[in-house]
Amino acid sequence: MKESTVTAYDRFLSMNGLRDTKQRRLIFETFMEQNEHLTAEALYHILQKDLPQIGQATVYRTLKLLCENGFAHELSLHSHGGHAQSSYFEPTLAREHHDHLVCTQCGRHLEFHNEVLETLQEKIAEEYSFELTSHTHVLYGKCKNCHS
Amino acid sequence: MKESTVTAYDRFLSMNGLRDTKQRRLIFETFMEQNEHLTAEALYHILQKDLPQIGQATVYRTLKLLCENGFAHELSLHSHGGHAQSSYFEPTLAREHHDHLVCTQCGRHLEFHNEVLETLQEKIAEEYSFELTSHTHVLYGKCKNCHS
DNA sequence: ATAGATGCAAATGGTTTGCAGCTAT
DNA sequence: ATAGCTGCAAACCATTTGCATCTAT
Repeated sequence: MKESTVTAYDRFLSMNGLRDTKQRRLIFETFMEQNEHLTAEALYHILQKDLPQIGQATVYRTLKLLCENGFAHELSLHSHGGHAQSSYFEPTLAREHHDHLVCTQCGRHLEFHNEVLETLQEKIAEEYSFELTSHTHVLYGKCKNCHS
Repeated sequence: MKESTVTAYDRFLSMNGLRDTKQRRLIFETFMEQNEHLTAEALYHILQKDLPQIGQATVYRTLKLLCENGFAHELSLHSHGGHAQSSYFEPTLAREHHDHLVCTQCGRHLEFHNEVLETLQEKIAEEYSFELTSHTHVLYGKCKNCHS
């Protein structure tokens, strides 16, 4: 049974002694109900529908706080060799852990999860005496539709 | 037996009908003899010792060409949650394929390689009908020295 | 001769920051 | 009352690009 969003928000605030503001609450709630990872800018546009005067800086600041407190993950899914692109963010609560497949042609994103792989990573970290906190694993290639 | 650097350079040129210039040659040779991944700026500083008037743009342009032709890999090793950081580049020839462990505290980078993991990735890609071309796999955590 | 390469400086674009005013406590 | 937040605009910084000049072919 997942923790209710209200409780999670309270926990988020109290973890850092943050104040409860309408911007912060709206960002938290809106972000947490996303099923797909999204960019800070995409989130900003969604938020504007509810609170037109909200600022991008507030969105970035809040996302950063969410990441630092384990409520969000930041992803770099840009195909290397391309130009700078924005990070994606995804809520960690209410979502199983997963990694990504990215099509370098059409940009499509798929998620995958593999337990063997997860275990293997832990073994590798252990081998190097690393205390593993997170990982980035992205497979690049051409998706079904793009390789003729 | 590895291909000699001269031959590789010629191949690099002819693959794209590029001209042989002293900047291009110097960048290619200097980059190819690096054992560690490095940033475009770090490479630029090394190059300046041999060719003080070389421009950053030329370094970036050449690295991009190297990436597009499989002579270099671009890596994003920045610990998420931090600010924008530069990409790292590493030569692909004369180096075995490997992935990275990054210490989020001291920034130390270690390399690892695991065959089971490589095979597993191919299986996953196949499962999703992806034609795999590359991957990014970075494990973040605290290294031996940093976790008390 | 001429298409391509270079270096410079300016532009880009995602993200961060300084600051003056606003608001939760 | 006051420390924390917000929105704005300016600053940042890695990377890219336009352009006039130079150079390999």
